[in-house]
Amino acid sequence: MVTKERHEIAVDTSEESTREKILNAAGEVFAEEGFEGATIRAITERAGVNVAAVNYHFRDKAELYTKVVLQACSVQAALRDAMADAADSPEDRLRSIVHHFVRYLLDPARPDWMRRLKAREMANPSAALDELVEKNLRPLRDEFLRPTLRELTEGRFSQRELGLIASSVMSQCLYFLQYQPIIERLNPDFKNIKSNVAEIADHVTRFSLAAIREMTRQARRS
Amino acid sequence: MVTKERHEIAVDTSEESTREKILNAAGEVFAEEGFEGATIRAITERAGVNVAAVNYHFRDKAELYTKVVLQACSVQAALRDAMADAADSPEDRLRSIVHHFVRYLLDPARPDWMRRLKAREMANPSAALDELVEKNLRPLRDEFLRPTLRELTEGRFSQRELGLIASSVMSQCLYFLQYQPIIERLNPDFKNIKSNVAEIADHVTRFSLAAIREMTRQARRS
DNA sequence: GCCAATTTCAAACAGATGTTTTAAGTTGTC
DNA sequence: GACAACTTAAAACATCTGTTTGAAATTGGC
Repeated sequence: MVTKERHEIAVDTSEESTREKILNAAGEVFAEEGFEGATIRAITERAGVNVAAVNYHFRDKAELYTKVVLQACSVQAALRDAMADAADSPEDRLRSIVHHFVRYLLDPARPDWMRRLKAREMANPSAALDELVEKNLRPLRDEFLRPTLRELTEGRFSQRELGLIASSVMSQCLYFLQYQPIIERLNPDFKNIKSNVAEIADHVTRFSLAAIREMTRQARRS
Repeated sequence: MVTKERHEIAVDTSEESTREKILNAAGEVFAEEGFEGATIRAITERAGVNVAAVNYHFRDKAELYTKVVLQACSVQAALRDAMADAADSPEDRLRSIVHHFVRYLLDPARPDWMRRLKAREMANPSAALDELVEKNLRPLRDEFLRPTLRELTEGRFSQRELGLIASSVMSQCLYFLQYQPIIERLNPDFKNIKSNVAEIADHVTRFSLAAIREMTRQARRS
């Protein structure tokens, strides 16, 4: 029975509302400590608000977590916009998809806790993962990736094989998001991944296009 | 000052020791709840032992966690053995690396909590990740993957480019380990990934070899 | 059977946890 | 300024946390 957004125009101009301070602080703490490990007091202290504020603005800790995860993953609009300027040739379209996907995943403007929260969700899926898959990954694959791949391979592969090829492309993009800590340990010269976004996207495109071209050539021969 | 393995031969025959019961139960609970979320009582109850047993057999909760993570990841010997039967041609060697790596990652005999624990570690690295990288991933890449790739590409790529290619190969293998929950949601026909290990390994090999062949061909031309 | 060492157990400890309560402060409206 | 609605604040709540204690049970060697 609490109306939450009455004077949002007046507040949003200069300073964060208590609710937003909590959401941002909670994102960081949840990403660092996980749901169980994060304490209400750690969150409210980082946000600079009272302990009781969480239970006032959100029903309880669980509702706060859900709200945080949704905020971290509800960016599928950006992907859709990015696909608008897709080129004519399927090669250029694949290049565009990969570039936008990688750039979106590694966008330095996105707080790092979003990446870590996503990684946590994937390791131990909660109900929030379903929404992530259905609203982000499935549209990306079915509406953009799969049609482009079908065109590139001249329809020579089954649905199942096409799914595997799509997985190969997506895996390379996600790798640099998910395995950032490992990559930095393995490649000292990739210390700051985010400054190599273009190079990474270029390589993924090149590697994938090469694989598809050669596989299609082989399929044509047989 | 506690001697832990005095009569291990006598015990290991039929029943688990308390220590092993704790280690196994802790693996599951840590994977499900994370370090902070897992409670000693949840672990000891699942193991069917007393609460104090953890502090008796391990110094504290943190030491138990480290031991569990190491147990889950200390299988680099298996990889080394697998590489022994590597073939002559670099193509067959890459195929062997990929197959063994994928089979090892998706081995149905490995309890699922090991995968989830690894995923957690990668999302939020602790000190245990350093050991995982140095003892498992780096040897795999430097001793097997990189030399094979160098041979396959006829030495036409820089160290940095070779690193990117190695990343592309490893990313595909790790994808099926890490993103299992997503893949199952995205591909209903891959409901049980573990029964498709051979198919997955075949595809990764085929895709990667095709990419490398085509990229090398292009590099030769320019 | 006896002894010492090792292992298990129930109970208790101090501190931290999520949440609630109750009162004080703030804001907009008349 | 007065009133009501909304928001913050400090303190207290019961419960759960990791860990310790001290005694009971078990074990192996003689």
